[in-house]
Amino acid sequence: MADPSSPDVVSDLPEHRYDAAVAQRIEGEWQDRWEAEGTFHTPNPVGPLSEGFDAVADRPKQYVLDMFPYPSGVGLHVGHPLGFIGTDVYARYLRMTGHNVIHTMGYDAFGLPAEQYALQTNTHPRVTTEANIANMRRQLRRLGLGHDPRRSISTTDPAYYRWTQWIFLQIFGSWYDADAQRARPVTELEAELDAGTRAPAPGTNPSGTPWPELDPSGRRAVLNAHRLAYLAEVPVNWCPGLGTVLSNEEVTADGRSERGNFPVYRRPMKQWMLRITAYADRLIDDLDHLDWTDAIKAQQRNWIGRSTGARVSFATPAGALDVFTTRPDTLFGATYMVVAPEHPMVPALTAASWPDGTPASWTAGAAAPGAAVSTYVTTASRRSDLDRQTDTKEKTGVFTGTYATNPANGEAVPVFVADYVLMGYGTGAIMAVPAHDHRDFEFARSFDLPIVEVIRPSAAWLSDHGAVEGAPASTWPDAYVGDGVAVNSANAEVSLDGLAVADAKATITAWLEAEGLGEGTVQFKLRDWLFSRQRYWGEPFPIVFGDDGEPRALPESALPLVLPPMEDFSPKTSDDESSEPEPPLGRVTEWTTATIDLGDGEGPQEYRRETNTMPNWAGSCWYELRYLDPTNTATFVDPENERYWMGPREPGDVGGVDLYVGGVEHAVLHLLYARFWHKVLFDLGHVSSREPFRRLFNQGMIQAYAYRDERGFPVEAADVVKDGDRYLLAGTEVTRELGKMGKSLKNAVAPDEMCERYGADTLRLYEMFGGPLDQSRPWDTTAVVGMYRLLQRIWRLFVDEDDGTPRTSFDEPSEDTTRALHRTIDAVRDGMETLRFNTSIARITELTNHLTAAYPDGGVPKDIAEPLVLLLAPLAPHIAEELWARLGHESSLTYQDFPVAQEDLLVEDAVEIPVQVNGKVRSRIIVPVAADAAAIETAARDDEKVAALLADATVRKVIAVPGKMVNFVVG
RNA sequence: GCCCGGGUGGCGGAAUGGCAGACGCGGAGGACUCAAAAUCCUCUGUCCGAAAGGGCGUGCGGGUUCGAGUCCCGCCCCGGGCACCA
Repeated sequence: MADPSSPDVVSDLPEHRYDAAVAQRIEGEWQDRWEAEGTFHTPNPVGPLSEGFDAVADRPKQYVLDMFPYPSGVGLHVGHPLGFIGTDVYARYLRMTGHNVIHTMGYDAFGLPAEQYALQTNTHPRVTTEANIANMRRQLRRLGLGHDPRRSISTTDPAYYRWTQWIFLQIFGSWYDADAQRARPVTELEAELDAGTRAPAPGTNPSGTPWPELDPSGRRAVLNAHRLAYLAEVPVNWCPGLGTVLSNEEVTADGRSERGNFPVYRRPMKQWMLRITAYADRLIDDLDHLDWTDAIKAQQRNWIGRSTGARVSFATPAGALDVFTTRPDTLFGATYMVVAPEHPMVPALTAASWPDGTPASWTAGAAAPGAAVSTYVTTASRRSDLDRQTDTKEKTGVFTGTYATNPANGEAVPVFVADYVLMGYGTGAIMAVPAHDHRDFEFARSFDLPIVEVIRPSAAWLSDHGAVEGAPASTWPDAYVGDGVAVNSANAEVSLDGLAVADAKATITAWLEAEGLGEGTVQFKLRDWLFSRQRYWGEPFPIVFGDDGEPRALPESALPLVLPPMEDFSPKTSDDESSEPEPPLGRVTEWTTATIDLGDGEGPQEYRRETNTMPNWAGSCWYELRYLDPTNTATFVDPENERYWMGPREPGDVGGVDLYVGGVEHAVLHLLYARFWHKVLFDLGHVSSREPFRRLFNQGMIQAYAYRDERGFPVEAADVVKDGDRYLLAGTEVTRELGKMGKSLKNAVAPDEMCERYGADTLRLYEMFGGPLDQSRPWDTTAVVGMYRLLQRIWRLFVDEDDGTPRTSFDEPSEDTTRALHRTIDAVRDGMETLRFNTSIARITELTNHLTAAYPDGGVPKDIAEPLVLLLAPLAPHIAEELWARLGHESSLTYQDFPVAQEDLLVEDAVEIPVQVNGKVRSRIIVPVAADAAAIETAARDDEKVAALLADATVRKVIAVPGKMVNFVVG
């Protein structure tokens, strides 16, 4: 393709044609002017940014937000700004429809990617991060995005992370009051403990010493164990390849790090945890109030994984063995039990010798249970999580030699150790009901255990599975997990027989509770959030440790706790699973200890600093709040500003950002964490909104063709040429595939390149025209020219290409053209409201084509030209501003009223409608729009073609829909 | 296995249950030009036909309806998420 911006091609083109050079000149000029005039400055109700608020106070507000980017070293490719352009078009439309719109952009610059880039380039991350942000700002500015530049933040700025640390201290300073269903300050807990109105929560006071008798250190330990941010020795995801631990959300399904794809190992370590599990119910329940896609809601629900069931206690010689089950109704069918290899009761459950009659297959060939169990447990511990998850075909396990008692029917049931039961979920032990659980069925088959039917399968299931009605469950080909009526489920006190599953669950749970054998419970898959990282480039924790080893909060006056400069900030990575994490900050010896007065009455003391840093997610958990009040030094956001921009609209409303646009990849990471932080801030009274993001929209991904040579290596996509059906690189055929745009597939296209070849407005239109914003689509550089041509045609309607003089007129537009304009206005608005900008662009194209045909020699009336420019403005703002100025307007069109369609002009006098015979279109007739059913039927019968078709047929029925169609049913 | 999306021309995509394929790319032809580029105009789902016209067409099979891309039932395929979660 020819490069229209190259001089030898341009030479004999009309001087004033809209080409890349003209576009870039216009774009630069308008970007400068917007900046100089502060066009996109948005006033706040109060505080430093409140100037000008009175003028817009009566307008409705809108908060339009993008997921802010990582400032990566390679800069943006054209896939990145898809969502940014979408929100910009929408925000510009909202400004033109009378809204006070807040829209800005920040940078999520802490964390692994930034640190890894710094390591690669052997430069301090502060330096690379700032350079990358500057480059990205330049790239985004070039796209003409209407951001309020005063509100931009970077998470790495001490003025920003000062408040990240402050929020952490709020979390550290809180505990979850399960009765009140909300977080409360720990000071209130302490007061209640002192007053004796509350006892320490279970598990928070291991010594068992009553609160009044505890020494200060013991009391501190009890309080610390209640906090929403706490240190705990728990199995964590240790990633030696990155030299840090990771959260569950950062580990992929196959047990590797999401960043870098390094192996991850489960190991107990003492780390910071955030008690997100306290919010599990609310995080699920409040999804109902959010305008998010079902897909994202489903992913969050799935990740939180709420299961309702019962805890049931089985008596064993080693004491009570508790299990969690979602099917307490099948308790009578529990014919054996399984504990996870890591279960703490395994040693106690292991008998001294095999009971008489133990089948050989249960013993793994060992002479005694002790040998069999220890061999099995050792083997299981060596198997990686990956093995245990993928190897689901063959169930393994050994008998412990111990029998438990089924509390429902008093039967002795053998207890097995098997790795298909996971220590990390429920109690790490299960009651096995082989007749009604696929896994238990499989295990029972392997070990020849009894399979007892306690739910009667449906007849359909029996016949589908070739099972005979009334035959024993042991002859079934598989477990029956469906609904049905309970059978074989009665003892002297309770009978489930005849009850449906739901009723049986309720009945047996009530009985278990009455007998003290169990209780109804809710179980979650969600674990607490592992919050510390052994990396340099993150927020330092505002925490110090005293001699007792218990953490203490730094006073607010010590914030920000600035990240100390380091020459060598590299993490200690390893490929050794047994290596120990070593936070880089631990090497800054002059920083790790400090004498501080914590304001707790102890006076200045020497303390040891926490040397871990926060994960990169910390900064993104609250940035939407900081945009509201970015320069406030007294608080993280003034409550009045928060209430104005994000507060509930009516009682019961959850509040939040009006539109949040970003990629689907954050479904369970950022979006879950940010909701959690927001809810803590809500509980503590710092924000009025219960949820951060009222409406979420996931933009699609721009994919790109990638090409590989015969060895399978990607080749520079830009150098490949098409030859018929083949793709050639320097004459050699290469294969084509569609993939993610990026460096690794050598198929990235930079927005700068598109701006140079066509201008930013063309790029914006092309990105918006490809399809609905939520759809992924391939990038096709050759198709960009379509939008370029559109802008050239529009330009030509206004500007003489040869001498640059205006071409519009003051003529009265024809009725035809006026109607076309109003139909366009109506359709463009619809596309804007529904974020289907592709249809808006199509309608603008149609109007342009109409005007080109109607006014071939120029002279488009101003009454048409002006609305056309305004319709185009949100999509292609630079050319629209330029044409608006050339039409004689002095100020920016940013706050001009968006055109409104006149209803009466949308209705045509006459319409062409199809006439069908038996549902097939046979003719078309033109009828007055107001014609009733009888009139259009008559008109249809008068049509020649229709009359011929009806001539020798019997009309059985006529459907005539005024303004739509006529259908004759003949037969 | 379970849970979400999604299947419409060569491609991206349009269509409140009422004219399938708007708009754009690509392709074919033409105008302008010494020539080309750029620009503009015409055509472009598919099959039969010289044409007029007609048949067939929204992943597959049924159904509801005067009428289905759209609603219902059962499948197939593609993409994403979760996955021995009791």
